[in-house]
Amino acid sequence: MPADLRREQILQTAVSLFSQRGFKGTTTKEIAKAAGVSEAIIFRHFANKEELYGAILDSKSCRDGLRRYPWESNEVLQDAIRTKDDFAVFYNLALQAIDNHHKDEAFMRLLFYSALEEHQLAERFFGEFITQIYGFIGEYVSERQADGAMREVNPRIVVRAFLGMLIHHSLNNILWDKERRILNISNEEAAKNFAEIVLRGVLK
Amino acid sequence: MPADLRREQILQTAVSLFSQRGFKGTTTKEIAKAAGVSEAIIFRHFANKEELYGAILDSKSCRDGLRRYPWESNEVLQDAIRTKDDFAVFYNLALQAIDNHHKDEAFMRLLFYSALEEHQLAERFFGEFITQIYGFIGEYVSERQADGAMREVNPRIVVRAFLGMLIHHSLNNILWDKERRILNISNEEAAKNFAEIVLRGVLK
DNA sequence: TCGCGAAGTAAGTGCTTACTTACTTAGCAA
DNA sequence: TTGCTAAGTAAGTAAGCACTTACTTCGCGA
Repeated sequence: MPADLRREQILQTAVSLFSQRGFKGTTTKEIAKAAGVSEAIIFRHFANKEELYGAILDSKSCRDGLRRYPWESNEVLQDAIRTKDDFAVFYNLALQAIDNHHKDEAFMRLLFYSALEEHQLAERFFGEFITQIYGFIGEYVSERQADGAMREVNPRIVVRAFLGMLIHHSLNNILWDKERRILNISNEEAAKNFAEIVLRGVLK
Repeated sequence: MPADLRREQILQTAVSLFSQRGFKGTTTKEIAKAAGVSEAIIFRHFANKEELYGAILDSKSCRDGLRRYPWESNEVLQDAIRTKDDFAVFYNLALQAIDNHHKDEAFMRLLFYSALEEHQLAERFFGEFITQIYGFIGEYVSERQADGAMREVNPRIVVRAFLGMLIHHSLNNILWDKERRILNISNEEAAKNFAEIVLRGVLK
């Protein structure tokens, strides 16, 4: 197998294992076995375990997750923003977020592990991505306040409340309530209800 | 030092270290050093590292956290429930939760670590404590819907939205935004705003 | 004063870990 | 065919890990 493909394959394997057991909990031996190679070739591609962990950040799949914001390449959402259809804006933001979390459980777990371990991975993600999200949604809320459509609340509190619902819901599904015993609803239903609650919460 | 005190001291030290670095990331040597004793005495008090981790659940400080529900020993809250003062109910629930999270950062981190590691600690906490919370707040919402005060939404979705705001806010403060760069508000302000948003979100 | 149990330790033990070395194989241009 | 390079491995090594052993110290009732 050519070097670049093998490198990518090891990275994917590492993401999967690190997300299940954390950095310290995953051994290079396990990664090698799961990737179907000897341990030595891992160290041919990455100087050490730490570098392997760090390389996840720069891997293609992860860059996509970091770079692509919810409002890009989503015409329904962009339309909703242009026409100031508040419900459509919040519904589509919510649905896209919950869908993504659902699709990328491994990446979510990885982010949480790295946040607890205070690793660069989490710091960069929240420094780049989350800050942008607060800026963007906060901006929309400000605009609607200026329009007189929404009451005067600190827009960032609105964003925190909204993201809180979404992320906490996904976290429940991924970590604590995998069997959906406490709450078993579709992503669409969740998005609709969260959008409704936050909107009624801030609309005049 | 007498055995029971030493045991408790080792436990406290372990909570602190496990919460910082996780189970796998903390060595018994480190715990011993932090507790100011030799490694051997840890194993006199606990059969192995796993048992030490498990014993945290049964430790006094943790039992308190598990057993004491927010509506117990909070007369203001009980009054609010009796008089159906919706804002006071949600405000006091929110404030108490955020205050507790703030006070017990180590325990919060420990819970997240153990949730990711799929340890009994997290399973028991969510099985016992969180289920009760959903039952209790959900019950209140149902009651207010029957009164005709709140609109018909799945009460558990309301609870999820509300808890989501609270837990996500605390998580932000503990993990990602320690310097409060994105949002810097007092616990009272947070509780007030979250209570307002969720209430306007569900009141008729 | 003695002896005994509880509290403590220094110095291991064997296993696992991240990482290395010295070697083999496969493909392919000259 | 030859020889070179990239892809791969088996078998290490030193350090670190959870956990043990064999021993010391201390307080206290008889």
